[in-house]
Amino acid sequence: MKRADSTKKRIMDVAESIILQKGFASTSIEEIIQQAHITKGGFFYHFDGKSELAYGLLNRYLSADDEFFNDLFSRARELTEDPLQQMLLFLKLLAEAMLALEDTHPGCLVAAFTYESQQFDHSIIETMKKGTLAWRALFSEQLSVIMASRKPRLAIEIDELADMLSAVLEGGIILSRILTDRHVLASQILQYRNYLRLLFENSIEVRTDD
Amino acid sequence: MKRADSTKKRIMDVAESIILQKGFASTSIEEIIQQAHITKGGFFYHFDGKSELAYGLLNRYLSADDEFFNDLFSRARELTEDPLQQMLLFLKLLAEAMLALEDTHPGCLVAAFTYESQQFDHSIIETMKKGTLAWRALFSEQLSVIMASRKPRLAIEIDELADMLSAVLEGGIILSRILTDRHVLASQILQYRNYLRLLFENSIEVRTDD
DNA sequence: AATTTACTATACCAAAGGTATAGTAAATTA
DNA sequence: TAATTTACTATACCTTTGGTATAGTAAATT
Repeated sequence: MKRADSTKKRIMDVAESIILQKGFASTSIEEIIQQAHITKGGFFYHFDGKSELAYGLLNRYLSADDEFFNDLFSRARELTEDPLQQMLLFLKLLAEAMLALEDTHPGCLVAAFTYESQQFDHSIIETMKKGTLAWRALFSEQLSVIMASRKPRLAIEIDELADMLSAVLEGGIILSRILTDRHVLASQILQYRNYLRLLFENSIEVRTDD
Repeated sequence: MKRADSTKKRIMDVAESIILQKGFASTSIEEIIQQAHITKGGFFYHFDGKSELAYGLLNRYLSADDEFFNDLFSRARELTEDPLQQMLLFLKLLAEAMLALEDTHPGCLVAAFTYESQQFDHSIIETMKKGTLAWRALFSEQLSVIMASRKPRLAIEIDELADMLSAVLEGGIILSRILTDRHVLASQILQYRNYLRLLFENSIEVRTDD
């Protein structure tokens, strides 16, 4: 078990990287094993097939993502007690983290799979759905705490506001990739941050919706 | 030329639909010709290969998209003279249009290609880039007119604010697909609309950034 | 009548996914 | 320390199918 230590991880790292560049369908097992320096037999020892690889990658991605967000939230919560300031700080840290990525281009496995969804089975689709709802829950939770003490200037649905962060991230990634400029992604996160500031910061007057 | 009249369009319609469901790589010519009721030879008469199809689809998509946005802007401009109200109305019409789509699920060809970009040649990537910059230009133009008469409550870059609409659309589409609920997309457009309202509507006081 | 358009019908090849089998060095367990 | 399991390498093979090429043809156009 010593030799293997990192083989499976290396396969997954290589596979994820290639998939984010060219999509799942056109990523061949051949290419994966070449870049991971193993043989086909080695690949099939760790994964029953390509579908199992997809499933494994997706689960690992969602876990890492969840940990990453929670870590940023923890750091933000250490520095301030005000829920709004925590969220604003979280977004600042997030934007900085996106700029500091060592990857050539940012990418989200869930988004990559979304546009190839028909080739995946039900369990993968369900996992993607659960992952997306987990993001919603994570952001909603913090927004709820904010709203417990502050009234937004416009009537909003918490879930929609939470989803907007996911949307801005997914969309920002796409724009960043097309324009080959990760500053686009960072700036979008800060736009969302602005929106929250306008909604919640230093209430001047509560305006009704239309 | 009479027989062909609509064949090429039918091929493209079928292809676009399948590609948005399962991605470009895993969309086989076989499947396209079956659904379009032609033979392989017929397909290659119209397109030199799969790459040419991608190129044709992308250009058609970008043209249609441009026309669609401009049409909505025209309708909005007929109803009000205030640039901000025009933009807010445009977004309302856009959100309604997204709900009224007859497609099973919304999709953007540019986004679909983005996560498979490595398999496309330079000209396609360039076209995607130009298309994205065209969206930025289109939205920036209207935002500039708004800012000519109104000061935003927070300092913002027009291009970033323009990109945010593209990002929200792309991200909203992805979320809608994952959650199989197009209301998510519509609601995200309206969130962006809220952001513009908070930035520009009825200036109460001009706040400085930080 | 000649040519071009818009196809149909066949055939073919390389690539890839997946499976199967034989072998082996290292680690674990008994 | 012997037996077994883990974690692989190395080959080979089968089948599917994506992509391309070529030959032929009916209808429309010139």
